[in-house]
Amino acid sequence: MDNKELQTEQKIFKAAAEVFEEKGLDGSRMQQIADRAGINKSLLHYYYRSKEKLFKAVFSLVAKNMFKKMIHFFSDPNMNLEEKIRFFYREHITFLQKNPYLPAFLINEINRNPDLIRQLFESEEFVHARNLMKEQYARDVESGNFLDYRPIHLFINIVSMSVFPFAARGIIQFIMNEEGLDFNEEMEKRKTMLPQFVLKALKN
Amino acid sequence: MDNKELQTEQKIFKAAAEVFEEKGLDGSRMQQIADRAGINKSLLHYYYRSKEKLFKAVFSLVAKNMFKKMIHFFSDPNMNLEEKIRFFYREHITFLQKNPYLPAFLINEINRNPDLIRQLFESEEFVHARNLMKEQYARDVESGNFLDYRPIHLFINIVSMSVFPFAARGIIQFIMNEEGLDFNEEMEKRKTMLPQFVLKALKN
DNA sequence: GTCTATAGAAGGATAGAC
DNA sequence: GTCTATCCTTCTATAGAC
Repeated sequence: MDNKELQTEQKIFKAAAEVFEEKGLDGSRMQQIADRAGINKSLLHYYYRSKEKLFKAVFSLVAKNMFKKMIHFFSDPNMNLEEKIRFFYREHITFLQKNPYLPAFLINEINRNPDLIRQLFESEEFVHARNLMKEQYARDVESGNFLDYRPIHLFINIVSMSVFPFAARGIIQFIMNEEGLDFNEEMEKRKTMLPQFVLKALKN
Repeated sequence: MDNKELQTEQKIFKAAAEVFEEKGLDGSRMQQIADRAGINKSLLHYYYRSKEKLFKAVFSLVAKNMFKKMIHFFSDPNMNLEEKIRFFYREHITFLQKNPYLPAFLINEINRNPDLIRQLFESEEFVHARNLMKEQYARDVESGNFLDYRPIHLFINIVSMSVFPFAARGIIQFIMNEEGLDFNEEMEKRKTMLPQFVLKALKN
């Protein structure tokens, strides 16, 4: 496990992540990953044994990165829901701007192989964050601050509006270009527009 | 072009649509399509020449079906925006319940091959419907009925919340099952909840 | 129009030299 | 640890019989 080994293994991992995210499991070729890593095809097998194992290594790390951020500040007891919503959109859209292929990649691979999701969502942290959010929302409904849309639906609504335009980027970008709009600029605007939209819908 | 030919061609088309929607272009196999159609593999080539041609035939029809419905009543001059929003969610979610694989399929294939979208969105009808909606929204903003979120963002928000849970069904369904909820039941609820949510956000 | 058989290419994986 | 060469399987596509 000297320096060289780590370096090569990481080069492979990085190249694989890029290719898999862009082309998906089925559309990716070991040759292309090797090319992008600047090494030989058989080295992929030396380090990861098979395409499937390489894919799973990439998937689980990449997916964890995606959800880790969300969970972290959702669990923060010092922010109220309104602050969390503002914070979420700002942080999450910034993350998506840096990782534009991630949403479509995760959505797809999980749809095709539902087993992939289990390892992710069965963590303590995740269950904890979820329960905390549900309680917090219930209190705001109880006190009459917020309308009751049910936690699961509020969650879907909030996440949909930030993730969907990235997941369906091909379609959204095309429509925007026809209108003379720039995709990234518009996503920038959504960081402040979406909290307004959601909070207007929520407030009693 | 007798009856038998039409029948076989249609059987192939239907089988191809099912397989492509479920597995995507890269994940689909000509053998599997032939099996599902109950015919021989070489007949696929007899009718459609190549996998690519078969795919494009399926894609363009299936995609048109998806957008045709939307365009149709968006262009209706006898409904106000509020009615259109209610109508849209009821009709569109019903359509998605019958075609659960469609959103992820379209999103993906267009992301991978942006050329696919051009043929779709360059129709007269589409441009017409879009302009009509923009004018209608502008009038409602002008008269002080609705807040101004910009047409493109309002459009994205509305569509996101109905399409996303179907596109990301693998993830959403998993979370719902953990909560003891049934996916289809919850989508049923969204037909009435989403208009409420959006109109609450919109109304001045 | 439909089938069987097979060509031809490509991809994943392994053997073996260095 | 990294490379070249190659095996084996799978997939698209075509030839040719009926």
